[in-house]
Amino acid sequence: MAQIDNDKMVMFEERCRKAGLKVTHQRKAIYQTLIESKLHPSADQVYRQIKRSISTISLDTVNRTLQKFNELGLAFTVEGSGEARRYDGNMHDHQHFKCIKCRRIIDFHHGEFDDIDIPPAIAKIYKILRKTVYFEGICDKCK
Amino acid sequence: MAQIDNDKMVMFEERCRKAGLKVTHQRKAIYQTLIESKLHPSADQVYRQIKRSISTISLDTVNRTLQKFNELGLAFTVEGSGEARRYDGNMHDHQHFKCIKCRRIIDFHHGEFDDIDIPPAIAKIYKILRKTVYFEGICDKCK
DNA sequence: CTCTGTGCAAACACTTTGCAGCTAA
DNA sequence: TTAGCTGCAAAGTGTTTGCACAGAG
Repeated sequence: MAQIDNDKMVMFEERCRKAGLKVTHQRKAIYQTLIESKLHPSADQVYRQIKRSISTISLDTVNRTLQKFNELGLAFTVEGSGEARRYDGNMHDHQHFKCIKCRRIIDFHHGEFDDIDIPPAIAKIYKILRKTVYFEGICDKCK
Repeated sequence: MAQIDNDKMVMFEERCRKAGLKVTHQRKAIYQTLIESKLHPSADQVYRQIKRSISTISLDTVNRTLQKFNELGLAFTVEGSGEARRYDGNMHDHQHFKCIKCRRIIDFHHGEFDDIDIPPAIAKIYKILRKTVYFEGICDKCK
C-alpha cells in the first residue's frame, strides 16, 4: 500500500467501524483499488486487479462491497444503474430528478440550466454533444 | 392515435425518410408510445404497452428501435447504459465527461458547477441528495 | 423487385440470491 | 463466541446476435 494513501485508509477504517461494518482485508483491498484508479472501474475491473494479490476473492464480494460503499458514501456510481436502460422522447430542454427509493424519474425545467457554459478548457479538448444537469434524492411520495 | 400528436408523427416520418429508415408500423407505434409516456420507460415497458395493439411485436424490435432513435436524436437514454455499473472513489467535488465512442469517463473540475442552486420549487418538493453536471461527447483521442 | 426491418431463439453479460463455512471484533 | 462477511453456484434480468422470412419503397 502506498504511503500516500495511509490517511485515506485510516479514515476508511473509521468510517466502516462507525457504520458497524467489519474491516476485512477484502474491503480494504477493494477500497484501495478504487481510490487508486482514475478509470471509474466496473466491479469486474476491480475484481481482476485485486485477484492478482488476493487470488481467492470473488466477484460477488466486489459487487456487494462496492454497493455497500455507495450506500455509505465512500464511493458512488457514475455510470449504469444495474437496471434496464430508460428512454425519453421529450426533446425540449429539461432536466431530471430521480428518486433513489422508488426509482421514478421526474422531469423539471429550470431555464438557467439549459445554457450552462462549457468551460473553455473542456471545449478545447473535447467535442461536447450533450450537457446534463441531474438531481438525485427522495421524492415527495417516498419522504 | 391522438390528434394532438399528428404533427410529431409527421415530423417523425420525415426524419426517418431523411435518415433512410423505413417507416414501419412498429416504428410508428414505438415512437408514439414513447412520446406519450412521461415515465421514461424501459424497452420492456414500451414493449408491453405496444403488445396490446400489435400482439406480434417482439422485444428485440423495441430494443433495436429505441437505440436507433437514440442515434438519430429522436429520443435519448436517461438511465442505464446497458453496460456494467462503474464506480468512483473520488469524493472531492468534480464533474464527469464521457466519450460516447471509447466509453472513457474523464474527471474535470469547474468550480462554478460545484454549487449550482437547486431551484426552490424543486427543493420544496424533493429532498436532493446529489447534484450532477455531466457532459457527453467525443474525446480528443476519438476525434 | 430489392433491401431493410422484423421475429425468433440462442448466446451473452451483468447482477442477485441462498447457503454453508469463515473471521473480525 | 457470534454476528456479519465471504465464496460458490445457480438463477434472474437485460441486451445482443445470426438467420430466414416479411414488407416498405
